[in-house]
Amino acid sequence: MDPSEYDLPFFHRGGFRRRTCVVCGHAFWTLGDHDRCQEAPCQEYTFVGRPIYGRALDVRGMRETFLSFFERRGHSRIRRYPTVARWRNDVFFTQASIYDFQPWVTSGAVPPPANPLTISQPALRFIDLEEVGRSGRHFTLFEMMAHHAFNRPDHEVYFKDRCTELCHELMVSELGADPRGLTYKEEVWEGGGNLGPSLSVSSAGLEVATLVFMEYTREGDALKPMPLTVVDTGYGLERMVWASQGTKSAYEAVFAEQYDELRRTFPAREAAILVDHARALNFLLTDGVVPSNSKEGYFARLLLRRSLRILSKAPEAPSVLAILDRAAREIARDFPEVGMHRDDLHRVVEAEIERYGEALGRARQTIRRYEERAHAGGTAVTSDDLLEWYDSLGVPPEVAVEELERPPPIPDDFYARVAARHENEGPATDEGAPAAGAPEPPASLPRTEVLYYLDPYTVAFEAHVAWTSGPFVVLDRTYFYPTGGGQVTDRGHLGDLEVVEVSAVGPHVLHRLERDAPFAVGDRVRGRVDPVRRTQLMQHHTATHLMNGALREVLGPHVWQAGAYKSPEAARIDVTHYRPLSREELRRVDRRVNQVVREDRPVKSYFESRSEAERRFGFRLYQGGAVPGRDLRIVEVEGFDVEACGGTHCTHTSEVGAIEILGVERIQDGVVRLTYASGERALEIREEHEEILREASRRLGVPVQGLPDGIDRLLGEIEATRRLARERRKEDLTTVAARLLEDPRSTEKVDGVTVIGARVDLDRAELMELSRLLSKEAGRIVVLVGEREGRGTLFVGSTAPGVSAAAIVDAAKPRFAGKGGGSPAAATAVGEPGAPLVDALEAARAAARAAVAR
RNA sequence: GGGCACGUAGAUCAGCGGAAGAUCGCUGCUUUCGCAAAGCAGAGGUCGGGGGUUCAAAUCCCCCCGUGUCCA
Repeated sequence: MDPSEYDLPFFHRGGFRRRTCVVCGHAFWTLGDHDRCQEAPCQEYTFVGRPIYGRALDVRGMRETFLSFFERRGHSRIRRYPTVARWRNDVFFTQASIYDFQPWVTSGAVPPPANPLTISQPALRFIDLEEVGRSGRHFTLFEMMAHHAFNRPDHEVYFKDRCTELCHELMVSELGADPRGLTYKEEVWEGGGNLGPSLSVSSAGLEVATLVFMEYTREGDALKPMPLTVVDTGYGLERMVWASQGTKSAYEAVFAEQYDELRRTFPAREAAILVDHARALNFLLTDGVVPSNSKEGYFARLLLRRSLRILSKAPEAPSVLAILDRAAREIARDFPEVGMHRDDLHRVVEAEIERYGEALGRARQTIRRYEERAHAGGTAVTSDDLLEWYDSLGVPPEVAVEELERPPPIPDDFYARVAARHENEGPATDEGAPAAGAPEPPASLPRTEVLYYLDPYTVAFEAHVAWTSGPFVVLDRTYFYPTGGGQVTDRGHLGDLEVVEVSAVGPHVLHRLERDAPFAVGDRVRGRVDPVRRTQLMQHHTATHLMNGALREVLGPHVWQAGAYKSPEAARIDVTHYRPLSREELRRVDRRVNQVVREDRPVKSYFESRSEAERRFGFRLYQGGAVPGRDLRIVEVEGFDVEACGGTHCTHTSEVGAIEILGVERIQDGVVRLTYASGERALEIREEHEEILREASRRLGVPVQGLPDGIDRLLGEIEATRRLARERRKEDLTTVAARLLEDPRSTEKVDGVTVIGARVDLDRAELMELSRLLSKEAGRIVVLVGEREGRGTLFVGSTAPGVSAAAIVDAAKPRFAGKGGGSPAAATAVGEPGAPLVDALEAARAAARAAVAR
């Protein structure tokens, strides 16, 4: 990055000097006379016992100081976004404040909620998990305080110079830091194809903030200026609190009494992990993460199980629920949504505790058995076994060792070796890239005016062509709803041509026609949306909100939408829940949802300012993930469900007609999917089901009401018939066996051994059964041949001591080009088609006689 | 989303190329006033589903489905 990027007028005005760190070689700006950049590891912490700031602040105090400082300087305060980044498919969690505005705001597709704005955003970084409690400054969840500005060519808010000035003013004037102690180190930030200069702000060895200026797009080696530049700052709330108090580690300063209490029972590291995890879990669970074995849920499980493991070491320690409660009370002072559903959260956690107990119980048993077998086999349990058990059974090595009589040592690098096992795995794919093939209209093109929000029932309209490319058309205004929010595309006609797909590309609505568009820019065209399809989509979308509301009522507030899909044929919703739905729960959901349909409640769709909507409805709004923008589109089913949603909806619940639940499945640990249909489709499906029942009843010859009993009777009959056939066959075979034993041509005695040989044309399984009947007693050799479908089978069974059936088969099989083998007790061979079966029989009998005689 | 493990009798599991097993539970009988217990006898299996290899597959290979677990 060019040094001039960092050469800010503010630095010159303030008398800063540019220096080079003697340790890391980075350039930095300072008023002091350091030769080091003041960042670890170049500089050790010097603030412990000697706070950086003029006054000691706790978390609340520091947050409020920061936010109100920026409010006084023209920034709007924005409430936090959820910690689960449902609106993105490249990450699970909100890892920084700027995540709230990616990709829509940062790309310019949607205006920011306010500009400039300030926020304190809880952020999760699982990459730091191992550092928690060790480094003294890492947290799984921390609050990133920020001031952001989004600059458009026509509207410049502020950029590098003002940003740095504000930061310095905050540190020095507001917080009372020694201006000579601060350094601004030059760095380069890069991410998501964008990059720009950044300054990391440090004091006394601690990096407290980073100021990032997103300015360029990388195209190969060339840098292209972005149309929208972004001020992306990040101030570590916990670090600043720590620096203001100068305590030994950040945990004392941040977690205060709860940390001190746990310190009475646990070593520093474990106490820190417990409080850290409790805070992170409270946010995660509040935001709708249910512990599970994959995706977001796994991280909640990881935190919970780690906590449980630590707690299990100290019987006198409080329960994990008590620790979570304690942390929730603290958090709720500033984030009231946390702790609002205590009982439900307890149920979720208890379900996970129970599952962990079951998993460990099963695993313990497996381990014990494994050790027994190993000892019986003269081997011992190895350290690799411990690794294997952790990986596939989830048994922590300490637990495994407890369980073993002769435990192997736990390798020092245990978890590194676990990581090594996962090294050569396939790449973690992140699909969901924008639809290929669709061209991008020029950015200069005015935003498409969307009319479907004005009136979702209007389907015919006129508009002007704004842009075309092949089969793609952008109009100045449209009633066509593009694929989005899980609602599939509208279809219909533009002029005489069919519209096959509609998609939103940035601020434009792109219509794809069945073939190349015969329109010129400026042409007036008539549009007509397929009304049947649209109606069905609206019904399914509204039905989905009703399902969401009913599921939350019936199952509890931990239910969050984890995905949804609405097509004309059916709709489905995935929700977070920790166990399969019972039939009773399902019945209650069905009844409730249809009750709300019948109640004919108004469904109001309107735009409202974000802050007002959040104040009135809270966080529940973001069922489909965070929605960017200053104003939110609210879809409110009166008194039942409110969501921020961009879809097209009915205006009264009765328009949904009826909701027919088609299926429930567990699509993933912790996520349940319900499929249903509404409106006309519900009726169609109901008719189909009735027809199936009528047809089944006709074929079975019983009335519909009698179907279950009829099927039971039928199954009973099948069972009885099967048993009868089995018995009959056994009887037949017993008769055959008796006849063979009496027949001197087939049965002979040789040295006290009975040798039975015969040709009976049965298949292999039957030959085996017959042989078994003939050789119930010891001292018998049975040689049977049979032919089925042209191929001969030889079966030999032996209960004569020292006589191997396999050897007899081996001796006889060349006689009929047979292939086969077996055990000393039983052996078989199958010959070539047409091979002399009787020769094989005689050869086998001869071999049997010879074997006895020997 | 990926790695690994697992899916066999009602339950818990063994068997890992040659004639489907153990323990508990269940049924009946013996014993007992009755129960528990013990002894004897018995019922109970499409070896998760579908393909393939083989003379032969619960067993080996492939693909699904389900469960658990670890990792992102």
